Amino acid sequence: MVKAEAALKDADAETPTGKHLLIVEAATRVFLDFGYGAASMDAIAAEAGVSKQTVYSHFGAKEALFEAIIEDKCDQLLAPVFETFRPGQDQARALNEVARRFLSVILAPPSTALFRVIVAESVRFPELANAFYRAGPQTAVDNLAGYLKELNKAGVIATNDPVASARQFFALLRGDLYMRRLLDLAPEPTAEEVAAVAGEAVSAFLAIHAPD
Amino acid sequence: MVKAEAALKDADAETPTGKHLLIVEAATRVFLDFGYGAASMDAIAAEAGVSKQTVYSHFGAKEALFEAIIEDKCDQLLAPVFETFRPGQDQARALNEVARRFLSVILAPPSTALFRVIVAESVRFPELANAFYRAGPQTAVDNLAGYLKELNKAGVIATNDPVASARQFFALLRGDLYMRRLLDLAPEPTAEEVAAVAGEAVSAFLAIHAPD
DNA sequence: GTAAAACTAGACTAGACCGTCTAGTCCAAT
DNA sequence: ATTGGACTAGACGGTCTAGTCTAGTTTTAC
Repeated sequence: MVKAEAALKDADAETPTGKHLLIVEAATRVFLDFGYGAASMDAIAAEAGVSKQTVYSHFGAKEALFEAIIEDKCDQLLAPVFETFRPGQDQARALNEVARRFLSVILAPPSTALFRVIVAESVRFPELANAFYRAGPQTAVDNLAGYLKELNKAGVIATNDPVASARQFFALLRGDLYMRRLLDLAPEPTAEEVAAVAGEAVSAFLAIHAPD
Repeated sequence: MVKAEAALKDADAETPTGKHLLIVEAATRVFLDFGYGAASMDAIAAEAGVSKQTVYSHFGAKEALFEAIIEDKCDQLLAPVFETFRPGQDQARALNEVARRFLSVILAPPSTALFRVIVAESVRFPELANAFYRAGPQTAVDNLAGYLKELNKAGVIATNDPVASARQFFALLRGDLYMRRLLDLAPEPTAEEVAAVAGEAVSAFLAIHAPD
């Protein structure tokens, strides 16, 4: 029996004792809290409750650890925006649902922390910025554009460029509150505040793309 | 005769030989290029062609230098958006002019570099983030809101919350291109590209706020 | 039971950085 | 001429960091 031999040998998978996962979680916390430069490998090892050598056994260097953490977090954070998206009901309600879900994600502390770090290091780590853009904004736009195309065909909205319309939709959502969240000037909003911003953006979007 | 005695004694003014200005300019370049953490005082002194002690004579510490530089740059960069704004002509053209000017500023390398640094350090330097928000987004919104109020009165557009409308206007401008500029994934756009984005945003804004 | 692999704790190297200090130069004003 | 302030070049102390290494311990596989 081969057991979990392949998985154990895989450098990207957890070790039997789960140290790999511990390191990933600790590194995520430290990198997102302090940024790349101010995060020390000693702090990450201590946070993980693991010796520094173990960190270096799993990830060869600080840069590699950072890239692994960030790429991981991109996929993990942006995934729930469109999962279980069933545009079966009323179309205006569906758009509202997407808007609220998107806002809840991008205004939450993990997202703002991630975005701050990626923007700060986008020049030093171009592939990371690219990975974020693809996993985040681009995926969101692509998914919404597909839905908008259907709405257009159904005559609910009018657009001759669903991708541009989707980008506009998300731009409307990244308004003043988002800016203040990025600058750490506003606390995480309540569900009601999120709903209010989402509602305004959706009605503006529908006004722009009214048929006829 | 007192000559320029007062000016010379003023710690914030240039010294007779202009070293102060040299340091400010060098520090701006280094901080915006490398970020707060990665910018070294030795590098700034070398870039200014000045000894390190001179830097410390003019600005007591790295933090003080950073704060002085950033606050300076905020006012300096965001000022030209609304200067010589004469909404005398055709209203749609005036909005277009504001949009193009705003985009040209926020998409240019100095602005993206400044924004990256401020966002990255917003937790460590909250007053700086606040100063940026007031000098940038808030000033822009306030100015535009005043103009929108007039347009509303004149019946050109319809809005019952000029401030919210102004925020929406700028949100429409900070679209996909802005995101890609922040992430350093797109080069500085040409005047034509800027005009295209501005035009789309303005017509969307007018569609949202059409009278009747 | 044993051997290999993973892990720990911490010392260690090599170097970067902040901020201070020293020794000496230059120059304007008295 | 000399005094005082601004400046320079560079050494320096103390701290911090990435990454390596060693020696000993625990875990796992068979």
